[in-house]
Amino acid sequence: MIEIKFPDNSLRSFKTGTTVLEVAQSISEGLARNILSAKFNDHIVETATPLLENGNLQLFTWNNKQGKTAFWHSSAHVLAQAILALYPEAKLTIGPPIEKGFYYDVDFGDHSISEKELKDLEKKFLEFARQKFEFKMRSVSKKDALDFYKKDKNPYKLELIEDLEDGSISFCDHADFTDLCRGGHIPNTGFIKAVKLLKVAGAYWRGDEKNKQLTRIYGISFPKQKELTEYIEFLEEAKKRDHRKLGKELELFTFSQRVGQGLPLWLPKGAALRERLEGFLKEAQKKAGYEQVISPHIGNKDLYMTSGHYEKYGDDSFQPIETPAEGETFLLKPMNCPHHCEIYKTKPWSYKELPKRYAEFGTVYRYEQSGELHGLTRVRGFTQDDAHIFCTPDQLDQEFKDVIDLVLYVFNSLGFNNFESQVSIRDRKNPGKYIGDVKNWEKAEQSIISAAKEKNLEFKIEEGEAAFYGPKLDFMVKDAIGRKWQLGTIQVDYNLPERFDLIYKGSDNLFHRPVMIHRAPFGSLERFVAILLEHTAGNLPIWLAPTQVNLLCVSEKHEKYSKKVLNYLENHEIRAFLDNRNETIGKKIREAEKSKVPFMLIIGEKETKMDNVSVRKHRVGDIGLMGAENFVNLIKEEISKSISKFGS
RNA sequence: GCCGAUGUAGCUCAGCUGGCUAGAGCAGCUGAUUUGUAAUCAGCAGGUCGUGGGUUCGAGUCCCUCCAUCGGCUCCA
Repeated sequence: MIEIKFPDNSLRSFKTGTTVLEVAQSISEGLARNILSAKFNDHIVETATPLLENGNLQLFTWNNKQGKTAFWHSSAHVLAQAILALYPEAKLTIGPPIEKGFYYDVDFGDHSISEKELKDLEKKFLEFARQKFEFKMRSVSKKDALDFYKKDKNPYKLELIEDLEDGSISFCDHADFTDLCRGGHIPNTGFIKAVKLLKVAGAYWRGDEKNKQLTRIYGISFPKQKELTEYIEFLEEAKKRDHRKLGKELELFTFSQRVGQGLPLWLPKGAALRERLEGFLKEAQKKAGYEQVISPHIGNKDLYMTSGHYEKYGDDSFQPIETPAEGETFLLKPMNCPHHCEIYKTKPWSYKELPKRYAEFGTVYRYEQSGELHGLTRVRGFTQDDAHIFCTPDQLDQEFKDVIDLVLYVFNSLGFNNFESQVSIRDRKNPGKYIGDVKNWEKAEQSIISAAKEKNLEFKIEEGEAAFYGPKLDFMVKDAIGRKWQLGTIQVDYNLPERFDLIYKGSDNLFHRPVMIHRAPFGSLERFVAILLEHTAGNLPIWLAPTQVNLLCVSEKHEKYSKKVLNYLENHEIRAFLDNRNETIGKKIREAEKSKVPFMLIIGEKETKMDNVSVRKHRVGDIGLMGAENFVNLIKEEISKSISKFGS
């Protein structure tokens, strides 16, 4: 007999060799029908795995993350089976489950798969799935494993097996299909009732662009057809929230081929939105002791030689700007920090004057690879809400924590509650990627981790994600379809103060090196606006809305009174617009709703006579008749509710 | 940059296997209408079919080049 402990801490005995599925059956038939995978003593096991010792057992269904992982992992096997059935010459490589679905990377040789062929693969997939093939794991020796794939002439699997330890290698069989596999499957293929192969993409073998490019087929599968339908609907809905679509519809920004790829043009409404965001942050920064500075868009090459940016970015950036003077070279600035270092250097500083906090909405230019460009989230010219804090080593912890507060204030004010934070540290195995000495890196990494802990952030640590000059704390937010984007960032830097020979006079009357913090709560205005649009589906908080009130007059006769109301609103600093076109009231309402204006005032015969306005709220409808004064109070309250003040 | 897809009027899209002067709705302009909570009616105008080249009697449609856009290229049996 063995003792099995369940997550609720209950303990039950079973006969040695009882399978996971039998354990589930002993709990309930329903559970047994739905169980997909399990974890036994911290190892993922199959439902058919016999339990041979005492231990902790967790059962997973579709409702658990682990259940989905097993489901999609198994789906990747079926996809591979379907691929080989239709393309016997294809060489399989890897096929893992991902956050939403799974993929398989395949070498199709000279054949290139088009998206049309995915339909045939889907058909084959379902044909196999319906046959309820069981997934069976078996251990193989390294030699047998190698022989199997030598016969198969698959260099990729051979490479994978070469890196594995003999004794730890296993295969998974279902039907007549075999794959190198670590395990973690659903009981049989019959659980997969619906599949959609979403797209084909190129992906390099082992993620290295020096390697051969493989064809990656992405898919997602579900235990019920209905869930697939819902997923496809979700994707359709998400398309409506796409900031590129909303930007066009709401006339916020555009792109022009003639201006160039990745170079956004801000339209009047978009520019006004940006200004409002800038004003909001400037106000908070002023309270937090920042000073605004302004620096030019280009800088002498020497500046970037000193900072180290030239060395790092030289080839991958916009190419140098030559002048008529012999040997004089400028660069478009890829970052604001070197300029701010020079601002710091204009005069000698005493420790009593630190920290200095220089802020600038600084526009920078980076030559991103053309395939990387994406709406406003990845562009070649963008404006950072940048600031650099120069402080003494003693002040670093407090300054860093204050910056975290500022970033959290920005995120909370704009409703980004589902952000992830990430501490990015250097890749210890690849020191050549970074500038500066190891001791300083150690110090900086420790400061960040302790500050994040003290601020109770739930963060994860990512090795190798640091900036080349220092480690950082990043705040990531997802877009409408779940892609993660880095917004806010805070970085500790001991290197630039060194390179620029920045100093201050300490209380000991000796010169010391300040520490620098780079920080940008928005990250960039472009990306921030993009994510804000996707989060709000274009229904911006009222303090940011380009137009807050549309006045809609029913006919020409009411224009005079409407203008009086408009004037009244404008005197109260409300952004109002009068729609006095010769159109029906129905049409004016429809258009105001479509352009997502928070409030509409309908002004006709009744209102003119009674000196009132009829208020209609966006997405809500008619909320009644009131005097203009009452309306101003109402909207002012809504506006002040929609924004919070820093430090209060 | 690489893989795959897409590119027709300001916007959203139709145009079958190549065949008469390339269509529609919305937006625009003109006129009528003076309107009550998500589209009033009529008329007009608007396109070198992304670019350059090729195949063909004939190309929006087929082939190649370039440009731009979209989805991937991080998730490692």
